[in-house]
Amino acid sequence: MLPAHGRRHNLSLVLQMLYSVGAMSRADLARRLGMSKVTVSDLVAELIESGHAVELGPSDQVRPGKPATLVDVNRTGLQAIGVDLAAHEVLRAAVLDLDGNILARAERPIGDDTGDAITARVLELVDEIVSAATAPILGIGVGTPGIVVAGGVVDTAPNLGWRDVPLRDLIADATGLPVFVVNDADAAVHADYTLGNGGDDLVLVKIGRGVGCGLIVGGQRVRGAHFAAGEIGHVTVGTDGGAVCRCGKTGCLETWVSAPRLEQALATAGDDSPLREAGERLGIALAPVVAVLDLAEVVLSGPGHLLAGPLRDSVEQTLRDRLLARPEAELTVRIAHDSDDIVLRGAAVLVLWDQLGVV
Amino acid sequence: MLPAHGRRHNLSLVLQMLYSVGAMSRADLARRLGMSKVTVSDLVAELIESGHAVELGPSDQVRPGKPATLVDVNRTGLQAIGVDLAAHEVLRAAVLDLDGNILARAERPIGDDTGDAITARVLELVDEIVSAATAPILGIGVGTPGIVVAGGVVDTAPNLGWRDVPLRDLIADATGLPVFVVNDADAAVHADYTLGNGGDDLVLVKIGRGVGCGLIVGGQRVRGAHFAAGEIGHVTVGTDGGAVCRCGKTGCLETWVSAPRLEQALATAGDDSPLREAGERLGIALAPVVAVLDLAEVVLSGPGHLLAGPLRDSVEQTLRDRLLARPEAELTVRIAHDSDDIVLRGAAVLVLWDQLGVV
DNA sequence: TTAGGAGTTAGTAAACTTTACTAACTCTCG
DNA sequence: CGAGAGTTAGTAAAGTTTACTAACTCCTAA
Repeated sequence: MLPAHGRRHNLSLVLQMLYSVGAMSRADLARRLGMSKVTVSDLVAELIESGHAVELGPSDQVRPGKPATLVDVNRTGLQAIGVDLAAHEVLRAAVLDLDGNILARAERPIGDDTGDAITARVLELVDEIVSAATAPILGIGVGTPGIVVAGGVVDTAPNLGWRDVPLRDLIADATGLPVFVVNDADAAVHADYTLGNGGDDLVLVKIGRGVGCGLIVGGQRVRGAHFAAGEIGHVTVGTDGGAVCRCGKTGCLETWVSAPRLEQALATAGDDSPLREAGERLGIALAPVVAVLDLAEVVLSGPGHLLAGPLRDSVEQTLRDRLLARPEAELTVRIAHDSDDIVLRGAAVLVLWDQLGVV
Repeated sequence: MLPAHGRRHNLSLVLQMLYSVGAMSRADLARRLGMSKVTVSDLVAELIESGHAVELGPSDQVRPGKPATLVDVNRTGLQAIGVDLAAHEVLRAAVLDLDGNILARAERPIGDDTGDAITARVLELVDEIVSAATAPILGIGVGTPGIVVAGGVVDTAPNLGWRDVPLRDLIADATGLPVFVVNDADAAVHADYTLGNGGDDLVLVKIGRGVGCGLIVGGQRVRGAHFAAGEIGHVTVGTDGGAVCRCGKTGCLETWVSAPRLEQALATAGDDSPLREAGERLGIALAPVVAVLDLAEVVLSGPGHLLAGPLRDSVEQTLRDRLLARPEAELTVRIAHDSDDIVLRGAAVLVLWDQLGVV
């Protein structure tokens, strides 16, 4: 690696510190980062020049000596675009600030569209939301259903009728902005990890038309050998059979745990037993994963009325039953915050990570 | 990070390149690493001075220009110690060269020892094997059963009667050498990954008195939130009951898949159905893990007469049955090479990684 | 008025680069 | 067969970049 690589690393350390802790003086930064005041002053100067950081004026803190000048990430002067292609019935996009706050929204109905028609609709949506930005845009993050391989190509997304779509390049060519494309569950887990205070070892299960998950292991997102990490919907659960799945197999997780299937089962059952059974099946499927990875948190994302309550409780109880109890290794099962916008936020977070240097 | 960090990184890049590709000239190193010839020459000089690299004399290659001088990692001039505390009935240690070849061995029987007596026996063993080295020792790697937390402390190892044993410091104090302590399955997966040409996404299941596994995900070893990644033995498998386990639960993986249990079942059954059933149960347990992590390889390590054949075939078939078929995402189920020495080699590999800078 | 902290300037050390050179070889031709 | 041309490896010197320490000015509370 070159000295320039070290420099870039240090620039991103400054941004990470400001992003996570908040505004502080150069001297404070130097102390926290273990660098000299001169070095930090120089790094901050470069970040101010590039527009990634701003001075906020003197500190309110009263103590001896020259008043400190606070600097921060340019929270309001930079924006990111998040795009969610996995929502129910619509394509969604938003302008977000660096804190993940949504400043503007745009939508396009999916209707009966598929394939190229969807692609055209996505580009219209992106054009509209880019126009709505009120500050320089760092980049565009996209959360899509299906499998995304290297180079931002959507390998397969059956729900959108996509095969081998070079989505990153299509959007980058149309906008001239940096573009990052990931699976929607991966976007969601990034949002939880960064904005939802998730720990370094967590799995987020996202329940929509199907069921998928995003994984953070040792503070890193898991991509998988074929970019297909998180594809849990078609794993056979348990050893006592189950319904026939649309994929042709029997007893897939998705036959218990997906939004359409749960709504239908609830309507038919008249009580909440489908939720408890779904939670049990999800717990059975997740137990080896939690054990092998030694995860600390299981996060559920999706319609709150389905996930909160009996389903969540059942996941927790089933994991407790099927794993060896270790008091010092407490496992948390919780509902994600703000599931409706979690993919938008997560897509935007990926932009921040890449453009501000948290990669 | 400081310029010195970059320097250290570059020194380890040179060693990694030599280690993986083999001897080459400074000019060749410069081309492959994208550095200037002057920089590489300087880095190599430092490595030669420290004894980590050696010049091998002129290249045999005939072509115009000044003859190249080949340099390589000091493969025969440096050694590492590997220690295996997870073998059946014995504590084992070896001197290995940088290629993982075993040059000398030592053993101590466990007998009825437990707790502090075992600790004393380990220190005797280490003393003996250190004396057997014929070149400077880079360090000592130890693969132990149980859970190893930060700082090389064995948190729990019931089979050895250990609780909260500061094994790394005990051995380091006794020898004055750098010491690295990991779980035996983690050591095994490192050996497979580095010496066994394993890919970046693999799980190694190690079957001995119990059953545990080591994981490489995205080229990185998985440690877990509580340093307990890989503890798969006490996960409940399936939904149709099973034997009562020594932990008190029912249907734990270990009740099907452990060496003692398999030997006993084979003696009773008179045919190989216990192997096939064990393989099926292991496949059931691993299916969600393989799917969620998108693994490319499942490696089985342990007694060959148990693992090769019906058990392996059953693991493969069960995974095929319970996962969605994706032709482009071929999963390999294979038997590890040299299971008897895999922990010794893996422990030594950790030394190489840490001391020669592959961390 | 003093002490101590924030921030800046000047100069230096380390780690890289580029430029230019020498050393050592192969190939070609008279 | 020997001299000269051409090529590559490796090194010396000079330059650049990125960090540091030393020394200073500025500022304010006590």
